[in-house]
Amino acid sequence: MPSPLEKARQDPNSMKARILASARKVFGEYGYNNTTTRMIAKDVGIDISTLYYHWGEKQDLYEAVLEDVGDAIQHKLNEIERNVSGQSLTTRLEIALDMMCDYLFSHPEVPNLILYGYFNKAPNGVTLDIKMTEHIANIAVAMELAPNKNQISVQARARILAVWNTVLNFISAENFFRPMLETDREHYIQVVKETLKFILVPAFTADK
Amino acid sequence: MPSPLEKARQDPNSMKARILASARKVFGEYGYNNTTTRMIAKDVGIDISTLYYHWGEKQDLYEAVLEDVGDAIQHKLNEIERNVSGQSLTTRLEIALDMMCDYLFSHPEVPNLILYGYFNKAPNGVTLDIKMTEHIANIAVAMELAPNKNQISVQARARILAVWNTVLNFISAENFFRPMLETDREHYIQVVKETLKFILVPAFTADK
DNA sequence: ACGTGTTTCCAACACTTGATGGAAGCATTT
DNA sequence: AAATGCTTCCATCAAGTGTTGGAAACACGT
Repeated sequence: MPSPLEKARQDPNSMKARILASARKVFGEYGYNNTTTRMIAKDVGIDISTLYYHWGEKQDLYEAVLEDVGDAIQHKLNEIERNVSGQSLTTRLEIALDMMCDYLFSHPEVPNLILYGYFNKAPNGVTLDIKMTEHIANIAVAMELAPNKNQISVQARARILAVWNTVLNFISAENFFRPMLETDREHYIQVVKETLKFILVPAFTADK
Repeated sequence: MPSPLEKARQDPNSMKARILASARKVFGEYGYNNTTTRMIAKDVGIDISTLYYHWGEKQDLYEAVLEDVGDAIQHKLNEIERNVSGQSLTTRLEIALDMMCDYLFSHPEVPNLILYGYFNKAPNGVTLDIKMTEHIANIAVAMELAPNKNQISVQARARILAVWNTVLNFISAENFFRPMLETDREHYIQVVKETLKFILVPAFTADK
C-alpha cells in the first residue's frame, strides 16, 4: 500500500503532486504558520476544497512536504557520497561543500523548511527530528569522520551540526546577509563557499 | 521628548515596562506571527485593551522589543570590549565567546528574536537590519580584526557572520540539537563553547 | 443514453485574531 | 464633594483562518 507521498511521486502531473509541489514552495517561503491553505490552493490554481480532498488536514500536507524534503536531502547526500569516494579527506570535504551549496542555493525552500523546523513551535517536528539525526550520521560516515553510524563522538556531531547550520543560514538568510556584505548574488555564493571551506577544513582535519 | 521605550525603562514597575518585558518573553518564545496580543496581555495579567492603550499596534510593540534587544546586545558587546582590551587576539576571542555564550544561554529570547528577524517574512526588519550591520562592525573592531568600522573586508564580515550565527543557532535550537548530542544542559553548553572556540580561533587568527 | 464513481467547486460554519468604543474605576486637585 | 484626567476593563467588530457538506462537472464502462 503506497503512502500518499509515494502516490504523488508516481505521476508528477497528478493533482496530488502539483499540490505537493506548490505546498513545498509556499511553506518554504512563508513557514507553516504564515502559510494559509488558500495560498497554496491559489498557487496551484485550484479551489481550496480540492486541496483538502487530496491531502486532508494542513498538518498532514506539511508533514508530507517535510518528508519529501528529507528524502531529497538524503538523495543528494548519496549522490555526493558517490562523487567523493576515493578522494582525500580535504578534497572530499571541498567537493561535498560545493555540491551541497549549489543544490541548496538553487532550492532555497529546502534550507528554509529545515530551519523553520528548528525554531517554530509549530506542529510536532518529530519527522524532521529523526531525519536530521540520520543525516548527520550519514555525513559523518560519508566523510569518514567515524567508522560507522553508531560511533560518532559528541564533538564530531557538534562540528557537523555547526557547519551544516552555517550552510543553511547563509542560504536562508541571503536576503538579510547580502546587503550587509554589499555583494551581488554570484559573488555572495562565492564568498559563502570560501567562508565555509575556511571553517570546514580545519574543523574536520585537525584532530584526525 | 523621551521615546516610549525610554519611558518604559525609567520605571521597571510601570505598566509600560511590564508589558514590554512580557512581550519580549512571549515574542521571543513564539515569534511574531505565532504570538497573539492576548497571549502577552495574559502573561502580564491584564486586559488586552490595556495593552493597546499603552503600546498601540502589535507591530509597534514588536519593534520596541527589537530595539530593546538590540540595545541589550550592544551593551553586552561594550562590556566584553572592556574586558578583553589589552589581551592577545586568541585570549580576546576566547573571553568574548565565553561571555557572550553565558549571556545568551541565560537570555534565550535574545537569539530567538534575532533569528526570527532573519527568517520570518514578518513586518519589516529594518530596525534589526541596521543594528546587525552595526554589531558586526563593532565585533570586528573590538576584536581588532579591522582598523576601523569602515574598513572591514567582505571576508572578515562573512566570517564574523558565520560564527555569530553559529552561536545563535546552537542556543536557539538547543531543544532540537541537545537530543541529537545526547547530553544534559550543562554538558551541552560546554560542547557548544568548545566547538565554537575550535571554529573561531582559526577563522580569525589564520591570515592576520 | 445511462448509471457510477471520482474529481472539482461554491458556500458556509465555527473560531481566532488585531483592533476599538465606551463605560467604570481610580487618583488628584480644587 | 465635585470635577478632571488618567487607567483599566467589558463587549464587540471586521477580517481571515481551517475545515466541511453538498451540489455540479467529469470520465467511462455498459
